[in-house]
Amino acid sequence: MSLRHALLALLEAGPLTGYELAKQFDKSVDYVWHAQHSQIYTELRKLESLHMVSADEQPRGSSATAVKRAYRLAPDGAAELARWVAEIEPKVPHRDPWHVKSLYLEYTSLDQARAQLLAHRAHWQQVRDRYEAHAQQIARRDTVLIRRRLAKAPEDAHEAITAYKLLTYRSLIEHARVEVAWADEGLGLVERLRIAAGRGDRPVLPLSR
Amino acid sequence: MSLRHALLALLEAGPLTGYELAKQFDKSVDYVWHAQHSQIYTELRKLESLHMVSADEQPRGSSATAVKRAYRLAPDGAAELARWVAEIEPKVPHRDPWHVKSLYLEYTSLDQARAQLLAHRAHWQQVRDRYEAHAQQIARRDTVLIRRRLAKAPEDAHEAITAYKLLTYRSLIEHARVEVAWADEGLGLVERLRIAAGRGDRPVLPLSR
DNA sequence: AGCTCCATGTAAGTCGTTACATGATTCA
DNA sequence: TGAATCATGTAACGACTTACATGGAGCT
Repeated sequence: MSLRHALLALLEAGPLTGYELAKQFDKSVDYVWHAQHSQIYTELRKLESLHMVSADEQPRGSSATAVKRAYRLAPDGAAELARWVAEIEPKVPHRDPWHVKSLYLEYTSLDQARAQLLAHRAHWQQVRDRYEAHAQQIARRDTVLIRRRLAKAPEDAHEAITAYKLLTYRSLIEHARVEVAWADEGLGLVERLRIAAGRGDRPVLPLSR
Repeated sequence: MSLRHALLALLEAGPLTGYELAKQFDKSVDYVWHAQHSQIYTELRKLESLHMVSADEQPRGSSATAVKRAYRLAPDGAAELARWVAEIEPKVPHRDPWHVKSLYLEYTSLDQARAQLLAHRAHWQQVRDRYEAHAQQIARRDTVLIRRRLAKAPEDAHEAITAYKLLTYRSLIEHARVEVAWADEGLGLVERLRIAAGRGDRPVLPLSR
């Protein structure tokens, strides 16, 4: 249900068409909850049928056939958003394909394990940069969404609105930092194993027998 | 496909019945990839139909009706396992319901935000303890699975087998540690906001208007 | 004339969840 | 006799993915 509540939260900042919403989504929530545009459109229709958002069909261009739909948060949606933020949800079980693989790297060669760790490191380095750039945008209050939120919120809420977002991104940045440091630790391990083994081109524990 | 490969990796340590496998799963892989027993049984049947595992039906107890099925890794499964460990998979997009909520804590009261963070802290503290206990078991080479693996593996692979698992658990432990520290940071933020606001029982940014 | 962006979806399929269903064995 | 554990599933549903489909608008 995270997608649902993310959409409600985005619309709380003001009405948006499906497409605009999807684009704002990609530049904000997508960092913590990825979704395809096709899924966003589907969920918006569902939210509409539940009366949590209302849609306003608008003509698009000059032709009479093409339309776009502007969505706005409905009272039921606002109530659901408030309920959800207050609710303490059970934590979702950990589930990470990489961690299951790193558990069993002995089934491949040290060379390949090293390649895995280098890819891991590069990925998180990149992710960290993106998080950091976005966090700075928020700190500068320099995104469309943040500006809209602050414009319609009372002055005394501005600090909390940005602080919670920055807090969240600090968590993500820290997580990315830890992944990079951990990859380095893993690379160190592989090098030690390589010295002990003398070579690194064969599976440490061969599977075909 | 992580469940699939985790099951193959478990069976590589030796044959197991579905039930035994599910129990070993809960005590090992489940830390990084949760699955229900019902799903494990289903996946084992699928793996059998793909010839990646073979099943040996055994009578159970004295009656003729009750049976259990012992699974073992088949050559196709071993090949698939080797292929998967070497493969560098695209990283899955980040997706965490808590992070989407922490982005929008302004829609609830400071009291409730504090309760959320306390629950978060308690959860990760507990998770960290479990990870640490398990990591120590592995370091002592004191689990059924590790003993089986080491027993059938050549001596020169023992170090890598345990080291990769410990490396993985260090990542998990570090992650849990970071979550706890971050919750404390969040609690500090909430206290500062409370001092500024004077009270904490009302939504910082009310949604009903 | 063709490319990029705007704009909205459908369809099929996979993975996972939740709840249910059934029956045997072991031990207090 | 009843509880815990052993043992194996099915059914319905929900969330998400991948691929496909369609067409307008604006610019070069």
